[in-house]
Amino acid sequence: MNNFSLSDFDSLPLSDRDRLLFDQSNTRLTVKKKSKLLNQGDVCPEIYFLRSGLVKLCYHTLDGKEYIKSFIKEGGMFGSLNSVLNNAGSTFSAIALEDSIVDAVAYTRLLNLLSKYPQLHTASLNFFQQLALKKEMREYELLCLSAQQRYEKFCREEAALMHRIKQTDLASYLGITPVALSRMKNKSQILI
Amino acid sequence: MNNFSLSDFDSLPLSDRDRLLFDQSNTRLTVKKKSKLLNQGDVCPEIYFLRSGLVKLCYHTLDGKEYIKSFIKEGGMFGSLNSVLNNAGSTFSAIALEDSIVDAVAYTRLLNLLSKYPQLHTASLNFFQQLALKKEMREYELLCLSAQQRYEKFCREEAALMHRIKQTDLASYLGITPVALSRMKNKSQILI
DNA sequence: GAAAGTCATTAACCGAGGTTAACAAAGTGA
DNA sequence: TCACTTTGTTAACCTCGGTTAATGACTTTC
Repeated sequence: MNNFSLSDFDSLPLSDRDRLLFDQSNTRLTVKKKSKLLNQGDVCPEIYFLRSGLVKLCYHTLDGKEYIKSFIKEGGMFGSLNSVLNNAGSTFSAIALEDSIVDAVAYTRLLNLLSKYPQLHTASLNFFQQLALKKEMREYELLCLSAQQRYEKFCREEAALMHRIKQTDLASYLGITPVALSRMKNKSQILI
Repeated sequence: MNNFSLSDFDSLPLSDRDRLLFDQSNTRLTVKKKSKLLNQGDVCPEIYFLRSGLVKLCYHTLDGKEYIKSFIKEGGMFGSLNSVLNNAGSTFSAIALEDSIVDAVAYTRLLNLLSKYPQLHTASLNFFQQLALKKEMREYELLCLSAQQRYEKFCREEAALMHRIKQTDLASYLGITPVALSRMKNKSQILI
């Protein structure tokens, strides 16, 4: 997720005019912890680049449950594929878990640049490839691993995130309840 | 998955030399039901276009269990992202569920064409976008829906596939055991 | 610093799905 | 055709995780 960012654009030899347009079309937002950046159901044609902070992307079901798709750390980016590609409502919400700074860029703006600067093609192709790869990994975990195994994997691979995330949110990411996670931690070898 | 195929190449104004190269680098395989097209763990730098038949993509775990990632119908394509992008072993196997005809093309061949024919860039970008979108949908199902709900969704959306797929394979796709699926069918309103 | 909210833990109970096994039905092959 | 394998069904039992609720430790907020 981190190998395509605004810095790809920063390093581009844009014309002065394009540079100006791009910088202008770039909105920097400062958001408070708990505030919503993106609301499930809304059409949101923007791509967000997270400068600092932490954001969760989550589904909300009719019966009020929340399932976390993924966590976005500083340096990461996100946006609603369904909005951007199909002009439809976002399938998920984005909520800040910490006070955060994000840059929002309209996807059409990116597309404009894409058509003008062929160098970007590789970057965007690369981005979607990596996105597909990442999603494939998540699919694998959800399909093949037990909750316990997913927990242990997360502890290993995202150790740095552990202390920034509420147990409730971790449980929701793993697809279990906070109660189940609490029970599991006791039985597990890997603690905290 | 079906909006990018060899026909994208067929309709391209390739030079005679490129056309020849492309057609030559294109291997048509006829495979028997149950045979393996792609072996989990092997590095496989090819993309497969399924002309006819049915293929399952599946993970095999150490304890001998099989989990089905997805089914590929005629017209669909598949390949190991992990091989093609990272030059690493495939995370899954591909096994024919029916006698099938597939065309195999080396990914490097596609990349060559990509660099020569900018029109293909849009097609390949589009392909990876749709792949990401499809994976996102599957992620949603696995994270948010119960086995019962996934079963009913599959019945609705893939009705045509139902009679071509063994119940064991469907169960494996849903992430449950055949026994559980058999039980579920009884309680469910939607039969067969 | 008291009141109100938020989180993690624990216990009791329940249900969905896993496991094993036995059996029936349907393919498959010499 | 007759054995053999592969599939689907059903039952008995068990485990994991969901649900609810009570409790205590924290933060916030005024």
